[in-house]
Amino acid sequence: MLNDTQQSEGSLRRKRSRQREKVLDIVRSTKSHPTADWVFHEVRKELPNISLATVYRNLNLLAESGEISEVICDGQLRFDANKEEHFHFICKSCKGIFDIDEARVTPDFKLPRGYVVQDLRIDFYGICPACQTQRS
Amino acid sequence: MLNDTQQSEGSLRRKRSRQREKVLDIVRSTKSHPTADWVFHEVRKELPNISLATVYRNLNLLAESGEISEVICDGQLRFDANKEEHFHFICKSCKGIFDIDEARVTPDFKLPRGYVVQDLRIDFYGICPACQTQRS
DNA sequence: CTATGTGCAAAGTGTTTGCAAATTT
DNA sequence: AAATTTGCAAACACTTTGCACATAG
Repeated sequence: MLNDTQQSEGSLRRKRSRQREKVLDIVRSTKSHPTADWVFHEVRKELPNISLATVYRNLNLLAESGEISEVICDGQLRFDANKEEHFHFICKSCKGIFDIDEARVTPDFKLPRGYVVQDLRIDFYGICPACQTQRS
Repeated sequence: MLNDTQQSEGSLRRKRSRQREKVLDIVRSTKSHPTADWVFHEVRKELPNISLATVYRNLNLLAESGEISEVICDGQLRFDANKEEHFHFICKSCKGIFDIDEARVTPDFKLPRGYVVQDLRIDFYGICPACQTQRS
């Protein structure tokens, strides 16, 4: 997987690139939870030669480093640069994704008027007991 | 999309099929949140001629009718026949999906020992105000 | 008998990868 | 100079579709 000239401990030192910075700018510029393809087209307006592969690579790098996060909606991978802890309301009709501030999620939590909730999904991400044991 | 001989109001009357019943059995037989491909291989043990396309078609039909639900993990579509309201713990290391009973999610909620939570995602699914208005 | 379901193979979608050239440090 | 990043095209994994035949009601 890694060849001899690369550092074996997984952390390549990142170099900056115009492309990656632009990708981040674009994701930050919107609250629309864009797809990779949308980002590609937007970035292309300013960097006409950028390729879709580069956009994917950079979205993945940015997600890995925590600068943006991935959101799955309707089987589609989307990206989100909102660093505040927040939750999502996903409309089954228009497939829109709307942000819900964490601040509103309290014991007397109510969604804004007009949002009709049909399903709730709560996913915890972390390390399970078995993997925890293997690591220590 | 629909031709003249079909009912226009979208609700074809379903016929039962051995294949669909087996697919449902298999999904119900496990708590492992299987992928379509895993289901395919399991069903194949009993119906050696079933095709992957049929498995996909039936998983979609079953999800549509609410008999199973779809879970996305790490960009992979998975299926779940657990009809109890419940949440998921997704291990970032082994990618395992573990069920968390809703009953445990109370004001003094704690995850079982050993689960280390790094991220929390809460997604509400439903109809947004704009779509609500269009419908009424 | 008629509509729905199936198997197969082909097409589609979204994403990743190998490589030589370009860029960053 | 050395290592990372890019653009391109090809590969990939997963899912859907078109069609002729089979099956359920």
